[in-house]
Amino acid sequence: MPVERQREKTVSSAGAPRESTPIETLHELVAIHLLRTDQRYTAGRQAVIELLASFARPLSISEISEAIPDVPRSSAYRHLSDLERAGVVRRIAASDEFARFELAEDLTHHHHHLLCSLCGKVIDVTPSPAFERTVMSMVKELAVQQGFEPLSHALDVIGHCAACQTT
Amino acid sequence: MPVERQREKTVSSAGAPRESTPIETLHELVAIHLLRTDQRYTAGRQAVIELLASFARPLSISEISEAIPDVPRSSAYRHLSDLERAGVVRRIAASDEFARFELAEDLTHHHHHLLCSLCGKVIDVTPSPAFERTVMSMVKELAVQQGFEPLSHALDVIGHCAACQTT
DNA sequence: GGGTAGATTGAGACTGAGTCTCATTACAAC
DNA sequence: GTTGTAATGAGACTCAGTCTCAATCTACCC
Repeated sequence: MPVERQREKTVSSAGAPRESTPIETLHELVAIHLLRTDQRYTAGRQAVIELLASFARPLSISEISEAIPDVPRSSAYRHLSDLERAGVVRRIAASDEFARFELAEDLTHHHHHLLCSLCGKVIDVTPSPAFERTVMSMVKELAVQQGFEPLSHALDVIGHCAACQTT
Repeated sequence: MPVERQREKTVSSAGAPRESTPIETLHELVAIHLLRTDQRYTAGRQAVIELLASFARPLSISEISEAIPDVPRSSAYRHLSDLERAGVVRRIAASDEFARFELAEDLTHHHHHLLCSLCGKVIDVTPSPAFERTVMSMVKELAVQQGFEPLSHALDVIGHCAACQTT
């Protein structure tokens, strides 16, 4: 019996608009970050940022390409890596084979991810400050033992999303 | 000024032998897991398991291929995905573009990862039971709000390893 | 305005991790 | 031994992601 490996590419919507940072402020912040690394905040980059800001979850490159088809794929990749270098975009490796991108936590808020191992969906969740304090102190303790300098952390919960539980 | 993207493939050693499970017991456990999914525990699969068991960190496919060159790459991939399906191997997406593989926690012990954002090295760290209890209860709380069924979790600490701090 | 240097872009070739196919081999059961 | 199924090796293939290069834009200076 051949095993069908999961190759689902479509990520079900659940993309509620983010309300946290107003878009003008966001653009200003990004521009500042780019300036620091001697980069301009061009139309293509703005389009990428605006798209990422409008979704409350990380987007894959296919979703980005579909949403802004006038930005070529190679440019989209370049924008994303430039923006990542400037510290305004974060690349996350999900449970499937596709990289996903989201605004850096500096521009939004610190959060973690729920990864559905069946459909590949990624859901953002915000931890309580108390939880974060605990995590950060423990992370520090773990890291220091290995001479490791911790800069950030990511807590991913793997499981089944609501939609996949019903099917 | 062109930006040199990090394309380091070599992962510095730090592969201390694991002492936890004796290799015979390990093989028996793996065999049982495979039997459950109607698979045999053949020589190629044993070689992969033995290799993963002998390192205290996740291995990339290149490392696996180099270590057991008589197992073709396509077979190695197949073994790994068969073993993953049987629940004895876990695939982890590191901070770089390369998937890495390690024995599932059922066969070793629950642990988390320190990911070096400079060289891509992955270090295993074992959390204290108290820490894990806290994490698990919070994970459950976060997940349940979204109707998400948590099965496991992964805490990755991103930062700079000892070696990269000195260079 | 024109000139210049450097950043940015689009198009498309290229790379390589990972997958798939298919003929062959190994093994279990009868 | 035969038969059916699982496992394997070789290599073609796919496609996410990268790289190159010529063209274009922009800031800045004269």
